[in-house]
Amino acid sequence: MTAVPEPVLLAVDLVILTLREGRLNVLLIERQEDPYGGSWALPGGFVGHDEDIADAAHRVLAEEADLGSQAVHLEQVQVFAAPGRDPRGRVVSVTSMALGADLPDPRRGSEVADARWWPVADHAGIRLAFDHEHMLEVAVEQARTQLEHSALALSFLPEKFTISQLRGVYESVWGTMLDPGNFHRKVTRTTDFVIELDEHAAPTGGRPARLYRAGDGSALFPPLLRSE
Amino acid sequence: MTAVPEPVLLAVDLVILTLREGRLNVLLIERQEDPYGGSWALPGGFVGHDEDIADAAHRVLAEEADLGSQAVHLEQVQVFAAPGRDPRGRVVSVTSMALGADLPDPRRGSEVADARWWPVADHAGIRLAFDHEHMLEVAVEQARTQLEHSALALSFLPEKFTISQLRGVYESVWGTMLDPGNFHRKVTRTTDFVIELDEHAAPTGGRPARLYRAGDGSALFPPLLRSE
DNA sequence: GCAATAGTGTCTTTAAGACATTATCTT
DNA sequence: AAGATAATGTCTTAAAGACACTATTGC
Repeated sequence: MTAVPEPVLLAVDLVILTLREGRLNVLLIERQEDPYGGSWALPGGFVGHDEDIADAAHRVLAEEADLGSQAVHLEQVQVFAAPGRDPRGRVVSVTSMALGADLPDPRRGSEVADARWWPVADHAGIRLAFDHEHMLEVAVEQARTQLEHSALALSFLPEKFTISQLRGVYESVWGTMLDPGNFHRKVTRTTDFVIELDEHAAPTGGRPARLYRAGDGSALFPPLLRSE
Repeated sequence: MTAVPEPVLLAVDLVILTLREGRLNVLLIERQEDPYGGSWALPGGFVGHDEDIADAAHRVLAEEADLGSQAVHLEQVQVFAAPGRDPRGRVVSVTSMALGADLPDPRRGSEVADARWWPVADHAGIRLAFDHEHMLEVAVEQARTQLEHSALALSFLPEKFTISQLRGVYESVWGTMLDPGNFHRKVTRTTDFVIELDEHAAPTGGRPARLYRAGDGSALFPPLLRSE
């Protein structure tokens, strides 16, 4: 009863997330060729010879999203392998998420009709190609959960940041407002999450905020629960 | 610069976990054929035509671990796709974990020299084929983390269970001892985690324990943190 | 009775959340 | 001074952890 090994094509599809004007955005491309020509989709590509998943993801970042030189945090989300998910044949996709600070507007890549950032909240109306809507949903939910238990939020910020900026990450990704005072206390008391610097950011209409950098911890204790 | 799509063989490798005599055990098979003939490995197999990942995983459960009829909880862990991870060529593996209550001893499956349960704690000494040691490590860590935030522990238990049995799951998987009284209070106050029944288990040398069944909740609030 | 396990209560400490207060900047 | 944002303090409530105590069985 052993299954005959059937060769499949292996792809990576990327949920590239960044914050723009205080809102969580995802990078989508407009497909030029069929299947789904003219539809919006996640950037993706096939995994090439001698490439690991991360290698292929970085290549797709450069080729389709023009983000080759940007620092991004890359993380596997889930494999989508349902037979029939791609009309061209058996294509199995490893969905990964790529998070970065203030990522720039993409230039049009090769094989791509258009590429732009879309606010994730607005996205409800847009239909995506293949099973990419499901991928986006799973990836965003994974990001929301990881914010509670890991230092993932720092991937959305530059090397030096203020507590307000960090709070902005949580508010944007979770879609909720948090109490500034309580958030400040929680974050600075969580062990190894952020490290205080002897610098301050330029004031933005009030008292200048102290700058922090990432601490050593990747798991947060106590966690920052999404309940306030 | 687009990569040429290179067909790969897609496999599933299973980290099958159960509790035996209060210890977390993993099912390993002894490989009969090369590569790694004679070595212990995770049960696995290729994903066949028209099979999704879960379909293939269930088939492997039946064929290699003789667990076709057992109720198991199946969950993706991670994709391993490093070039060269399999000497036979490009094989990409989706590691999944399968959790079940009191799984029976496996009979020898086809293509398998031997199959048996190994305590995860003892496993330090055993060398596994391919990158299966890494897979096991990642899967067990995922299980440990999920116990904190989800109702995953119930997958290790039969439909009706006592709070002591549930505590045994946490103790076995985490490898720590928990205070019986505090654990009882925490679990019964976590919303929608367990539901009290009007039945009691047969006494095991003390006051008979009330039986519970799984509640509707999949996420635990508040979570059961691994800190005691 | 005793031993064993189940379950509850009490106390202390920690952390969350609501909200007031102080600090430091720009205009 | 007014307005804005940053940061700290205070108070209440919830939950964790240590540990004593009660409850219900078998022997």
